[in-house]
Amino acid sequence: MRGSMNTLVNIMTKTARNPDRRVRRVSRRGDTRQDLLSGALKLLDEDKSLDSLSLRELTRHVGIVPTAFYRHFPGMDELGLALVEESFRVMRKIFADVRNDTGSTDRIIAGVVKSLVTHARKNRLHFRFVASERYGGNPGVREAIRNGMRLLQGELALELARFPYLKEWTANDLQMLAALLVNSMTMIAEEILEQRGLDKYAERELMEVAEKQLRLIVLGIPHWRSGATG
Amino acid sequence: MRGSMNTLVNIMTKTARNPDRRVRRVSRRGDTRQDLLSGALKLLDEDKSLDSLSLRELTRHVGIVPTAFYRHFPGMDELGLALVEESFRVMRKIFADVRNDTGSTDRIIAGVVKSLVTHARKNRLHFRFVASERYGGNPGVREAIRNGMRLLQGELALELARFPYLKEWTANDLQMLAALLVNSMTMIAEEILEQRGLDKYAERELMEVAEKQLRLIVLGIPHWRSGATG
DNA sequence: ATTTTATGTCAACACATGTACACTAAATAA
DNA sequence: TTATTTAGTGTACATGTGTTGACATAAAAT
Repeated sequence: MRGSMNTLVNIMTKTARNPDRRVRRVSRRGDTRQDLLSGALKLLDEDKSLDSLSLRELTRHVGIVPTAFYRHFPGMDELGLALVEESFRVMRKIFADVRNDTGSTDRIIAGVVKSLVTHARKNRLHFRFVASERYGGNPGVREAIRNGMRLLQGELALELARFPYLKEWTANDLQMLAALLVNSMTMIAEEILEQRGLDKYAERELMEVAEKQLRLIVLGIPHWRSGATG
Repeated sequence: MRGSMNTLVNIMTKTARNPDRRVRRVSRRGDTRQDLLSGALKLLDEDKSLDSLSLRELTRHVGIVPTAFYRHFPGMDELGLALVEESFRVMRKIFADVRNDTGSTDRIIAGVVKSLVTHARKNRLHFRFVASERYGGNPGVREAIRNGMRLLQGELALELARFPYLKEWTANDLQMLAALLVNSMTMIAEEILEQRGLDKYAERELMEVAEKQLRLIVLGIPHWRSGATG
């Protein structure tokens, strides 16, 4: 019932409008949503936090008009949640390399740290976003990040269960270990990404400290429980 | 506009009697500067980050007119730095209890965790501020926090040097250990403070995980280096 | 070919923000 | 006492903000 009427209106307005002030619209084929996400990440990397990033600034940076934002997200909060999801989708790949790594404990640890650094540098913006919003302003985003971390931790716990020394550990203790490792690795990543200028020497030093820390933690594993009451 | 004689007398008496003495003046309506700092902490605890907290909102909350803010700080950035300083002045007291603690390793660890939780709860706002701004928006604040953490870490390293097993550790390794412990404790504190509703059971559980993690780290200490090359 | 949907534009709004300027009153120094 | 410094108030303004509503058009569906 509205078909013919719409047609009529369309034709009328089309013919009525003056064509000399035509605005050429660039075809965006649906990648604007991704542009918004990426643009936000980039802006957040500079010196802003999520709730100080304005909708207008973001759309300005992306190259669309403010109101067009609402075609893709109900508001900035939802953009934040989408960013969290995207970030963790990226981060879950960190442990993929670890799975296939074999050899001495030290080799594995070195591999983990290297993989961590590589992934962190490759997905710098996502890592930085999670780091800065983890305890930052937006409560919803905070909780989403907390959930994501719990997920990572659970996956690592599953991986850990395959190691000889950890075979007989309780699920609780495995989670505890995984949490400790995830936290440490998080700190390492944040530390490394904080350095804007990529001083290779300083980075190598940070990595060595990281390896030492992980090694120290692992050193305690064989003596867990048995020496815990000393 | 006044007579040059008065100015001359002023200068003469000042230079003659107390050129360097700082005069303390009591503000008219209480310590507004402190009110600004405390008010900012309180507002930041809710759901904001430093750079999304507006000068007007803060002054509104404190009960002064916006422009009066500039009587106390050149801008919000400087307020942020003052907050960092105040926060770390408070946090430095955490390890004070630890110093006097003696007994088994487990006792000490339990004491540390309890002290940490107690201090964190007591100075909730300061801890939350540091947590959320550590990797947050403002670069200056971020760097100030980084420095503060390094300071804490150094102090802990000094304390650690007194323990038997650590006597012969290198300074570097002690710093590494201190960093690992400070990071872990930071995570613990943030985890606990994140819980708004003070569920005593959940808190106890978090504390036990924390104790386990610290114990695991400590377990590795006697085997450091000796088992590191495996 | 025609209609629909997705995605963009423009104009307007009511309001918040940082800060400059001029002024005032209280506390302190002289 | 008087003068000066400190810390507050009120006005004003240019600029930035989120969001509504009406309209436009490219691409996809019919």
